[in-house]
Amino acid sequence: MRIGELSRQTGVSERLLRYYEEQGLLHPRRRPSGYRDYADSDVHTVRRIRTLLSAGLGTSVIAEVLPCFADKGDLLAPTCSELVVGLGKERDRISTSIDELVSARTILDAILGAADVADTDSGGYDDPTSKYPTSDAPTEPALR
DNA sequence: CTTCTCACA
DNA sequence: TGTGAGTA
Repeated sequence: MRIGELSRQTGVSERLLRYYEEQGLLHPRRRPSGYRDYADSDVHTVRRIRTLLSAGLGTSVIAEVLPCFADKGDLLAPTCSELVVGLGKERDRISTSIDELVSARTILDAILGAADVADTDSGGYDDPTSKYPTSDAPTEPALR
């Protein structure tokens, strides 16, 4: 299929599909016309890419990791054990990032809490934190 | 009409 | 990552 159809079937813009190719995530074959020719399986590939992207992985990582997955139902199944440990490390990185952000926010809350300014109007600042007492805030919308 | 590459008030 | 140009 050509880029237009893949775009419609995946909901991903043609622009992005070409970008994915640039990043080595997709390898469409070329027609004598120069048009990209995608395999039907690329519809699934694009889904995987989107999933991995929402998992916070960079395109470079995804390019290396992509072939190590098998389509198990609608889920992504890691094939190589090497990949599993790698993703585990990635998960840990995210965890520390979250921790750092949480503490950063705590510090800011303290600073804002000590605010002592004349301006009454803009005095009230939003503290979404109050809605999420302890840690976790609403999660990003699940994968589509 | 669709796709391609390249470029950017 | 959108958008327009100028093609094939």
